[in-house]
Amino acid sequence: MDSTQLLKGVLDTAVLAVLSRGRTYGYDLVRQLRASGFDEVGDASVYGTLRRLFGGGYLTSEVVPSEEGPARKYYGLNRAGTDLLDRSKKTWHDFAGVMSHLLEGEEE
Amino acid sequence: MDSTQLLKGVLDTAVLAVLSRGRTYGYDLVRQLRASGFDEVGDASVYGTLRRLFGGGYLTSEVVPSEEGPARKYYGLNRAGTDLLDRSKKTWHDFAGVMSHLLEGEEE
DNA sequence: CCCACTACTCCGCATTGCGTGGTAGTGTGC
DNA sequence: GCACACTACCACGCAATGCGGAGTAGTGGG
Repeated sequence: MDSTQLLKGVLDTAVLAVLSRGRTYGYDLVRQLRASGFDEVGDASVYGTLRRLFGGGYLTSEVVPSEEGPARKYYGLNRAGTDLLDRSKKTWHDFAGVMSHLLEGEEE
Repeated sequence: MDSTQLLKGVLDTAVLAVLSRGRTYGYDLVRQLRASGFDEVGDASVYGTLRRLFGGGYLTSEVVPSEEGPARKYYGLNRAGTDLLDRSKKTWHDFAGVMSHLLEGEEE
């Protein structure tokens, strides 16, 4: 099954949600997302999303050298990011409500 | 709020769901979708989706002349369409589950 | 005759996730 | 010391798909 298109517009929200649990860097974020059920997210998609969100002013960013590999770019939510997450949650909720109503409304 | 991207990959399912309530034509489908909560679906998107689904062999199609305007192209689900709807429902359900878990999991 | 409403179609654009491949840094095994 | 693996990030081009705008028709009203 191809849930690729479902991710569109939702990956942002998912990334924000993971970041609301605490700052992390891209590579780890990918792992967390995959562990959460988004089994097949491409890493490039996540990095792209992070760059877009950061560019939009929703994230803080800090490069931290690591002793077990290349430097990590830690991202965190700022006020705008938290607000965006709240709004996205609401949008998602409404949208999901419409969908489930449509999908199950005619069967009971 | 821009739920445009959320629609991606879901409009197919929504169209199939509406069609499972009975055959209709594009123009009416747009009205039903808008009434269901997809307030701002573009008509071109719906027509495009119908063409894609029909091209994929999921729909039946029949042109019926109308006395109050141009001819209507009625679409209905065939076996493949019903199957696709079932699968799409499942995919959506799983996906929605992952999302709600992610969005609300850290708060309780 | 112009306009409004119904009904469908085509074209080009924007967004965004993905695949591929590339650059680095560290550590392991031979 | 070289190949390889793992971590970590990025760039490029592609594909899917929703949208806006414009176009074609048919019917009927002022």
